[in-house]
Amino acid sequence: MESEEARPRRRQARGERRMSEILDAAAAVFAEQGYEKTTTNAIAAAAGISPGSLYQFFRSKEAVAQALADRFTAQMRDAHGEAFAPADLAARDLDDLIDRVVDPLVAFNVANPGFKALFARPDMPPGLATAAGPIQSALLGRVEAILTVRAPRLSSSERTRSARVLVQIFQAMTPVVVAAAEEEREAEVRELKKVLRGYLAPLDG
Amino acid sequence: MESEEARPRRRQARGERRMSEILDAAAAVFAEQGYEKTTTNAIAAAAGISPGSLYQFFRSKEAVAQALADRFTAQMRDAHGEAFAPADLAARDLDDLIDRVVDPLVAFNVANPGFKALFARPDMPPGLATAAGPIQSALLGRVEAILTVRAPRLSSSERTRSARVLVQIFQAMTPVVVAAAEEEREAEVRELKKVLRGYLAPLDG
DNA sequence: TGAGAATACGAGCAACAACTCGTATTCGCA
DNA sequence: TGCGAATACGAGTTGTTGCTCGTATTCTCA
Repeated sequence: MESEEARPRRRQARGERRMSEILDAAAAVFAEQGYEKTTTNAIAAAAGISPGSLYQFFRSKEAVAQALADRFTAQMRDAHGEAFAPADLAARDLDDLIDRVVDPLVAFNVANPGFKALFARPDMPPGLATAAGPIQSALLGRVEAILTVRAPRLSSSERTRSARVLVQIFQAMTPVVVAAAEEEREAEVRELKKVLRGYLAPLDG
Repeated sequence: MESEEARPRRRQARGERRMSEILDAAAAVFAEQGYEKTTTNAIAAAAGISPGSLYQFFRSKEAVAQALADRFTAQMRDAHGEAFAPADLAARDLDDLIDRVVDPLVAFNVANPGFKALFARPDMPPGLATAAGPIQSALLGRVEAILTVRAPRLSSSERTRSARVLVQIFQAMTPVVVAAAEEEREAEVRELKKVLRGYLAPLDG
């Protein structure tokens, strides 16, 4: 069989820039329309180029989404790093812990509204779920690690399940936070934290 | 302008049955493929009829979805009735209250896996969100009513927000419950209840 | 029982989306 | 400065989808 990334074709700086512009445009259109409804022509138009030019850089619509997913994944990894960076995280006060984990993740989602549009929607090719897999696992792993310290009485499977629930809560409420008007956002974040706290408190200590 | 439901055309019993069969098929296909990806021909095939016959009963793909939404709405109304029926709901023990509200709603969603596929997906025509609107408002209203009794100290706007959060939690976790294997489902429901309880407890009393 | 309405069919139409291709322009570099 | 590669174009090809239409069959009821 052939390699997937057979010959990544030599590119000029101009081309790299174009690719980035196309991904910017794609993020915006995907965010607004969803994956299925966005046309490659619409992405090209938003990027200010012709349909043919888009295919100079990406083999297919899915390839565009894939590249965008990769880019988001990298940024998300940074956001996770920041969120889980403090070494003494697990030893902190519960409210403080939640603040320090949630705030950077919320900030990332607010800054990248296209992210959820790509990953949280059920209407995309399975390949993209695959792309989101590693980052999702990493997030779960980090939460589990914290639970291992904060809730030592949980069995391994309970811990896994609880981590999943926590991540699920976060992901369910994030769209509302992102969509909220500037002046409402803080209140929404407070609710999100209340929910996490309410679930975590009984497990804690 | 013409009326939307101009002449609802006289139907034979056979026709009524066909319509119902088409909706059954549509529910199955929508549930599996999502709204955008399901083709009207696929619905017709699943119903064992020709594409033309489908259009004898429904003017468009959206009309099929609309009719299906109406049918779900009616069933959902019943489920809500059951969930919120006991007159002394608001006066019960918190765990008991949660059980009595959550269990029937979960049962409904498990019995109708197509429901979420239609309403919880972001890829459908705005008309359907409209169809879901009344039932959603009713649910929010019921939850608010309970909060009025259980958490009298909340301001009106806080109450509204809290109700929204509760409904949101439920809707976010329901897909996991529905998708879970039979033997895992109870555990998932327990987690759902834990989350609700954790959020409600501080508001209570 | 027979006429008209309802139901059923399925090939095919119009619209649209992903993608191609021949050609023209711009860039990197010797 | 000039040549090959990269970039850019956009009309057109191919395939699919929602939906139509002419026609055939079945049902209802006087």
